[in-house]
Amino acid sequence: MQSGEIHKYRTHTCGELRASNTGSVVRLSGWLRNRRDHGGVYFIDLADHYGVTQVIIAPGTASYELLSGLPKETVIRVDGMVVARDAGAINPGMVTGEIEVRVTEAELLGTTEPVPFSVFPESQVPEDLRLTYRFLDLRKSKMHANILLRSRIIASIRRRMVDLGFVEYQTPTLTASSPEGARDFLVPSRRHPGKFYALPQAPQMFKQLIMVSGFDRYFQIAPCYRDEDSRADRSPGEFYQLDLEMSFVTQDDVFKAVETLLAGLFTEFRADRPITATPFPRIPYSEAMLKYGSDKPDLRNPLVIQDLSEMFRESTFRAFAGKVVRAINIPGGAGKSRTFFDKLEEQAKGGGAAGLAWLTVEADGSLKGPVAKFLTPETAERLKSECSAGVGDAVIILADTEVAKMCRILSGLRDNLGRQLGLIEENVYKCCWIVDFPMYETDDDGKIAFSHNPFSMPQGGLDALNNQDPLTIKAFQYDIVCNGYELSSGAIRNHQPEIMYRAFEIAGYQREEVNSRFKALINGLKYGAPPHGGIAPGVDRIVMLLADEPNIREVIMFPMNQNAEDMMMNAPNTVRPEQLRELHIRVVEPPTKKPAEQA
RNA sequence: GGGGACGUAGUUCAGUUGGUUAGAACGCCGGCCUGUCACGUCGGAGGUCGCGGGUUCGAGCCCCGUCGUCCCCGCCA
Repeated sequence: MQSGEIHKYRTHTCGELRASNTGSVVRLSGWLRNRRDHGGVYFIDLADHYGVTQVIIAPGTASYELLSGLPKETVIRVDGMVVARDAGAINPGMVTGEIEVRVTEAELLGTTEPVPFSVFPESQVPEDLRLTYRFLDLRKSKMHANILLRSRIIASIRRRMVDLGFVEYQTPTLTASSPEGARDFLVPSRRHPGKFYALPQAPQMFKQLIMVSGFDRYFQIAPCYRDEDSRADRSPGEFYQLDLEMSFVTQDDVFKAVETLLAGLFTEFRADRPITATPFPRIPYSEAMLKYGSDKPDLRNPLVIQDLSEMFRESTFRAFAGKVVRAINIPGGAGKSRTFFDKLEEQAKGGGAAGLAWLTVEADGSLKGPVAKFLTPETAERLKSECSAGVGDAVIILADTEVAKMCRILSGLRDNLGRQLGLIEENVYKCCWIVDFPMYETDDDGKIAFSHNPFSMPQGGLDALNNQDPLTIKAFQYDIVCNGYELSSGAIRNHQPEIMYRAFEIAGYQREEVNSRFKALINGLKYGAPPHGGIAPGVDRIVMLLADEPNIREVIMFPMNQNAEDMMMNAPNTVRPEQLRELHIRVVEPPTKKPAEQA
């Protein structure tokens, strides 16, 4: 504000005035969030980014004439004097509740049409409407708080990373497509007909080359673009990772840095919620799949899966014999109704199971249930002991030949049971590392493919690649999981060209193809690459966990919907024919589907 | 690509066994009201029951199709 002259819009914000300001003449601007007209006295809740202040207007004045007819969410400016409220009129629920501003003059700054949904009071609104009018949705206090929390978290991450000795570097967002991974978003080149840039799925090769360049301890809040379908915890199109990479490190060094960061960050923002003490438990991938059926187990859920394949190997019970047999003990499950188990079976069948067996442990220790008669007394005893099932418990059992499918079903049952029975520990962050991921898996055609990042160092190095069954080779590849969310994925990288060529050869890439597709990285490795490794925690998911939101769109300002459309901006959209011509692009409509509606 | 849930006023919802003119609250418009803060109060406007077809004397309700949103599987090195 210039000396002696009042600012055009405001002397204070709407969250600022206190009893100590009583007597001051002030100017406020903001949104008419709510109003209460008592005829003889007219109140407005004036709101801005900082808070809400009650202003009071006397009838019969020019200000009343102007303000009384305005709809909610109109933008106005008011001048007036700060007055202390009478004791009985103080609102302890508002930080500005001890005062109000008695309006002497008012100005209309921005008109509004009737809002398509209520900004205040905040009510439930269909999400497509919220996304179309996101600028209104973001005015609501919960969304406003989430976005501010996000900002503070990111600021804290940067501060903490710098304190840990990391340096922030930027990398390009127009780069080259590379095989492996998700589908790319492509950007056509005007100057190179038929050629395309790709938006980076992650700055993977760049960050490795930053290490090769002799920098160390890189980090970046990096935008990542992947053309994959959305989930509640996965925003379609783009998201942000805290991308980091370190030179001359072992897996343990990376773990230590990330544990320090996350434990500090979570404690800073959720002091009310204990987080797993560091070092976080390390669970081998194979153990996670066995015990939880998932590589992102929610450790707040105490239920575990038990493998019973061995005890049924020679069984005369044909449904189990020779198959992979796995079970979950449900404490107190014997008291559950037939319907309860039928619903579990329905869920299992929905996932592709042939059926679901269940047994209850009766008061005399005997087993009861549809398959009980097929079990010998010895088997029954062994089953109870292996599942730690006691009197009053129930055991559900699945048998199948496809282990992967079975894990998925059991994981779903475990999640569902945990929720349904209220077993999930609340108000706590349970973190763990999943380690020793397999280097390879078989793809749909039965071919050997990378199961994770192709740039990971195989455990055992070249020797393992040359002499081991590829499917048994583990990688220095790790995930960090919190409350069932995969927070990040990382690896110690393969920094030796010969091991890299061999690793790709096993996945079906010849040397020439590696040279052309991964030219920059393989070249870099040939000129003195340091051993290095890193990880990339998902920023959106971290915010989601700290904000306690079940949906990632609640912590993103302008998210796309499930069909990867921005309903506010109307993206994607058609472009002018001359733009296409310039880019040497011709659109070929899919044969069956009708062209998308023009907006 | 597949499975599920939902779709009634601007918004949130109700709507009986298929039966006359589809209701309520909030919002909007117009009154009244000097202490509210989710103000109260009186009145008013506002509906192609997502869309299309079918069954029926009669459909918001039943059947088929379709569209949209969300959740899940596939996908996500």
